[in-house]
Amino acid sequence: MTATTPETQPRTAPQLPEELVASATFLLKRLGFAAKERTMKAYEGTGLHPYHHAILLVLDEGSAETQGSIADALGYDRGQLVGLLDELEEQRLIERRRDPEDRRRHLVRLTSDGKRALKQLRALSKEIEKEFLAPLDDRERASLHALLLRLAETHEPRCALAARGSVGLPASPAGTGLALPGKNAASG
Amino acid sequence: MTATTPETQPRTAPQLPEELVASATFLLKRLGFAAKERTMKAYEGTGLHPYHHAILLVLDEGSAETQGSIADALGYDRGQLVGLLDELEEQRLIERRRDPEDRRRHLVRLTSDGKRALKQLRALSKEIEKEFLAPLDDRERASLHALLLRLAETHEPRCALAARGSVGLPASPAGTGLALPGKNAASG
DNA sequence: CAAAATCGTTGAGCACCACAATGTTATAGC
DNA sequence: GCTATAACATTGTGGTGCTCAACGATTTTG
Repeated sequence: MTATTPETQPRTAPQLPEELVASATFLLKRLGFAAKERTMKAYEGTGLHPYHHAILLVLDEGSAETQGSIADALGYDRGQLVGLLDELEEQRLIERRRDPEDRRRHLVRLTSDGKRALKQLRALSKEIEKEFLAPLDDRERASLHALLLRLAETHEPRCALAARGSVGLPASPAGTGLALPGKNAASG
Repeated sequence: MTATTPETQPRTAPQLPEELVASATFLLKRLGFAAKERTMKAYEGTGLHPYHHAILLVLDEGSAETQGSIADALGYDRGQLVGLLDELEEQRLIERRRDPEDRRRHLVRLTSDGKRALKQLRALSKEIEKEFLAPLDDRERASLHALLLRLAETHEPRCALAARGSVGLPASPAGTGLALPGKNAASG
């Protein structure tokens, strides 16, 4: 550099070491971070965080209704969840009330405002996904998703589709691509 | 659900909403985080952070020698880099000395201890990569890497291989798979 | 009826990262 | 040659996000 800088140095755009770029794990980390950043920026205008979106999705799916089950489903800390639900409640997107059958619990429900908000968030996250995957064509996107899912089944057991209905099967909905529902890119 | 919980509830393993699992962006975020966690845990025993590994790689590659260029190459904050270099210097893995041609700068160099350490770190990260990608066969790993690289070229410009030698070209080194050098999974 | 466990809540602590000073040295303008 | 401006490494500070340990209320267990 000081005196011996050869011509192969694109002084304009510094580059990562080849070994890092050659590592899928490294790319995964960097891209995960980039996706998170991009998503958060996109959510800014909504007054909501991707976390909020994920919570609304769980509620809409009806797979969890108590705070504990929501936290477990998403892998959130229960203490963290409290604040998130507070914010959702402030905006009247959810309702909390005591479970009459077990008065320690809170039953959480989506309000009609919440359902409306969810519809918008779905559109937003669909756009984000579309933009983020723009460099890939439909076929490649399906391929990428399938590969990531395989990894996720191992490293993020919550993704395991053992008892699932019929999502992301071997023969993925590749062709359709953007025709799918709302594909979120929400919570980290 | 309080009373009407159907049998489709795998009360044992809470699951993420389908829409999230169906999103490649979401999986990317989760897997990126999982990879980071896994990597950090693996590095614990070394007394070094993946960040340190990335720095050593840059130095070994010889593409950057001043602190500013190192920071730029990796996308680190310069303030953050100072502490990392301090730690590397404590362990005698690098040397810092003033640039005689520009006494504002520090020239950073790998010591022989640093090269030895780097060799070990390469082996470690190779193992991590192998373990993390275990669910995929060689062909799938190559495919995944190629797809991630395509995304990275857009969302992490530092990965762009415009002026590179011959790494991960369109016709990726797929078949070889594990035959590649040391593939790091280091810094986030 | 007492002890232990569960649930939601609160608060403290910690790591991380971006950002703005500071002191030193080099470059540009006159 | 002298002054003003910019670049470099360093230090310090603030905000953010997350983990973890109490706590009160309630249920379950023995």
